[in-house]
Formats: sequence, C-alpha cells, structure tokens
Amino acid sequence: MDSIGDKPVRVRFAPSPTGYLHVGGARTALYNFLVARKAKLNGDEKASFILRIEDTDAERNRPEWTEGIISSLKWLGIDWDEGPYFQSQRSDLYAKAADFLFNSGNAYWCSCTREDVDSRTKGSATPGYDRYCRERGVAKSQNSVLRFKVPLNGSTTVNDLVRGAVNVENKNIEDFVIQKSDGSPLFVLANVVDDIDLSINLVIRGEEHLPNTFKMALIFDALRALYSNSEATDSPTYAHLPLLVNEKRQKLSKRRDRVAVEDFKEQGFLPQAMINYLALLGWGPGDDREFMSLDELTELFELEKVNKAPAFFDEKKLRHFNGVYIRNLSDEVFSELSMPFFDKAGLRFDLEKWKIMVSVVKERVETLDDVPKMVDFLFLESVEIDENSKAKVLNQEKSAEILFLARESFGKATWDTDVLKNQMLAICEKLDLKLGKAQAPVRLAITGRLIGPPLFEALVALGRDATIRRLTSALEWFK
RNA sequence: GGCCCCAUCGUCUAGUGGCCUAGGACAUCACCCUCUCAAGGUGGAGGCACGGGUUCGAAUCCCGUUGGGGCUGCCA
Repeated sequence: MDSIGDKPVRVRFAPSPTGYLHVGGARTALYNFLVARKAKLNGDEKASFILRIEDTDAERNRPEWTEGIISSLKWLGIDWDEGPYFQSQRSDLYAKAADFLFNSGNAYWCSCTREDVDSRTKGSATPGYDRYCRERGVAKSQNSVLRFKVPLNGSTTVNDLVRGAVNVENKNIEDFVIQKSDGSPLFVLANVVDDIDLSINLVIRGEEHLPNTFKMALIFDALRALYSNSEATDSPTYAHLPLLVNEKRQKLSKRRDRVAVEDFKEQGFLPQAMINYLALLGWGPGDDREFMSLDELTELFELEKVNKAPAFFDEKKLRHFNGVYIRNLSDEVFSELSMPFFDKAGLRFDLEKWKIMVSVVKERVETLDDVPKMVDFLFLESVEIDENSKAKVLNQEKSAEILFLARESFGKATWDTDVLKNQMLAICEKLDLKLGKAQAPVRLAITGRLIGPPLFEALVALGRDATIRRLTSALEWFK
C-alpha cells in the first residue's frame, strides 16, 4: 500500500493502557509502522504513523501502563511520527459527536439496567439489547446511557484489505451504547471520532475488532454531516490482522499467557530478533527468506499478503531466532549487552575472566539470560557439584588418575589454552583415553557440571590457583 | 445460542488452476564434525480437515459438512 488514493497514508496504533504491551499488540504496531515507513520510502513523504492512547475508561487506566507501552515500543525500535494523543484529553470531541448523533436522531437515551434487559430477553432468540427505549423518548439523566439507533433494515459492508468484503445484516446489530451515564464515550465512538479527526485512512488492528467495525461504519455514516467540511469524508480502509494465539489456539491474553514484551527484554531477547520473528507471524515475503532487518522488512512488507488464519506464538522458534541474532553480534556488543544480566545474576563479576569467554559463550546461548548461567563457575569461590554428574565420574574408570595427573601437569604448565590442551592430550595417551572421555572429570571438578563452554578457555579464565584448588578438592571424592 | 472470521507437516509459512511426487524454517530423529555442550553439514519421518461439484486438469474456484476462533460489557 503506497498511499490511500492520492492522500498521504495515515495509520495509527491505539493501545489501551490497561496492561503492558503484549506481543500481539507489538505485531500490530509493527505492521502499522512498516506500512507508514514503506509509504515514505515510496515517495509519500507525509505518510504518518500515529500513536494514540485510548484511555477513556478511567476505572482501568493507569499512567504507568502508558509508560510501559511506550518504553516497550521504543525498545523494539518502533517509532511514531505523531502523538501520543490521549483520548482522556479529547473529551470535548466525543461529547460533541454524541450530541450531534442524538440531535440528528441517530441516538437515543436509555435508562435500562443490565438486569432489566436480561430479564426481558431471557429465552429470546435474539439476545442483547432489545431496543426497549428506542422510541420511548427517555430524557438524559444520571442513569441513562446513549445508544446508537441502528437501522432496522439493510446491511452494512466493510471492505477489508486482508479479508475482502464482509457483510452483516443491520438487524443483527444491537443498539449499542456510545456514551456512558457519566458522559464518557465508549470505545466505538471515541475510536471513530478520533480516526476522523486525525484523518486516519487505514486502520490496521487485530481481528477481534472486526465485529466492532460494522458499528463504526454506522457511526461514521451518521457523523458524516457533522464533519462535512473536513477532508475525512471517506471511511478508512480496514485491515484486520489474524489473531496471535496460545498453544490452545485461543487469543493471547495478558492474564493467561506470559507474553509481555518487557518480559522478553528481561529474559535477554534482542529487539531485532523479536521484530523479525513477529513480522513472520501472519506474513511472509513470498520466498524462503526468514532473516530480515527492519529495512528489508520495510521494503518487502505488503498488507495484502497478510494471512487470514491465526498464528501460534512459538517461543521455541523465537529462541532460535534470538540465538542467530546473538551469534551475529560482534564480541564487543555481545559482551556489553550481557552486562545487565551479570548484574542481575548477582555474581562477583570479573571483566578479565569474562573477556576470555566472550566469543565461545556467544556461540552457545539463545538468550542473554543464559550467559551468566554458562560461566557462573568463574565467579564463585567454590562450585556446587552436580550429584548425578559426580556419580557418573565416580563410576568411570581412571577418573582419579586423570584428576591427579591433571593437577600435576597444570601446576607447572604455561597458562594457555593450547598448552593446557596438549597437557591433557599427554594424559590421554598415558592412560589410553580419548580426550572426550578424559576431560569429563576435570570439567566436573572445575565447573560443577558435565556440560559447559570449552574446557581449556574456561581453565585459562579461571586461573591456575583456583584450578589447582578445585582439582585438589575433587580428589577428595576418592578417599 | 446468535452474528462474524478462519482451515497446507506438531508449529510458522511458500503455493493465487498445470512448474506440486506440495518447497523452506522451528521442533523432532539418525549420522558426520567435535574436548562436553552448542554451532555447522548430510539425511529421515511428518501436511493440503472431510464430502460434493466446476474443469481436460484443483492445495489453489464454488457449495456443504466438520473443526477451531473472535464478538456478543455503561472494557478496549
């Protein structure tokens, strides 16, 4: 989508600050961002990506959630051109629209309580509001809500870039509430008013909003006269994105699923990997490419190629992507990015030791959170020996000899990976063992585990004194 | 229940009537490489939900069935 007709593309991401930014929201934001960016790339210089905070529900909104959403977007590298606009600061607009809808006969006051409606419609074939107050001429009061007067006949069609034309009979749309009894607008009203006011011409959002879209189209038509002097007389184009679902194929939920973007940051995922993976959930470039930078995504992304079916957010694949992105980092950057994770692990960190390990660790982790776990033994006074591994080593023949000979030769060897390896090779020859077998007891003594980073780099980083000490204490196992 | 959406390997996808004996990636299995573990390499298993049409020809178009999901709030 290069442009909407001849007008500059104006898209928006409109989160509600009732929780952190989750991956589904992040993907929606990303697609909006890519569309605007691509439009600019193709010469639509005024294309704009707008951030709008939908905080009309005073009960649930918290400023700290807004902060969280904004910082998550920034972390991901998703930047907006305009805003953030806050709906809570634009009440006049919605009140004016609500008044207009009432005065033009498109809305009416309703004093029914939830219980009233439920008792009347119990057992009815058409649940939902029964239009009870539609012609009663109820006056505005502290207990009344404003409802939209949905046409009884005809049908409403929404043109969707992803799904094509979607149609619903108006009689199946209930007379929905557009303004609460406290005077604040509901989502459908505020959303339409702002889209008009901000001249949004392309709405990209999650599929859960598809049913709302019919109501919005109705509101839009009814409001046309109010805004007849403005440019926004054409309804925006819509693109409803397939939902992101959990393993049970249900919509990702903030309460049920652990999907906060900030959590992924905490766990040591890289924003570039997140972006790349998220972009692929519901879209593909058409060939077999999977790894793409933001610039490449911008160039290749096409809303029209977005899938219709829901996509499972697979953390396994995300981890794989993250590992690839980590391995592509320079040692310097990787080392730098690891620092906060060492802090978090609370180890007695030593930069000189770490420097020796950087490149070999980089090849072996999938998240930055894995980093301290892999080299913790370097920063501990003594290591905790894994019991299962110890049992294996004790069962293995010649373990004691290996440890004894290693301590002897390491005591006087030049402290260098190649030298140490050759020393071990000599021991192997003497005991008629393969290095793979012989290194195990030493590794356990030094790191406490049987798996870990390459042994000789680890020894060099640990230092001679600590190495000898750990070998000596391992020798105690055999007494 | 009603309205709406959706349906290619376990997962994400390529595929837009013949190039499909359905391609790639993650996960999985085997082997190779190897100081353990990774990474890398090679190979394997694994899919067009089902039933009808349309057509010389369908994963691709149409209808139905089944299955899944979303919405159904004075939330967004």
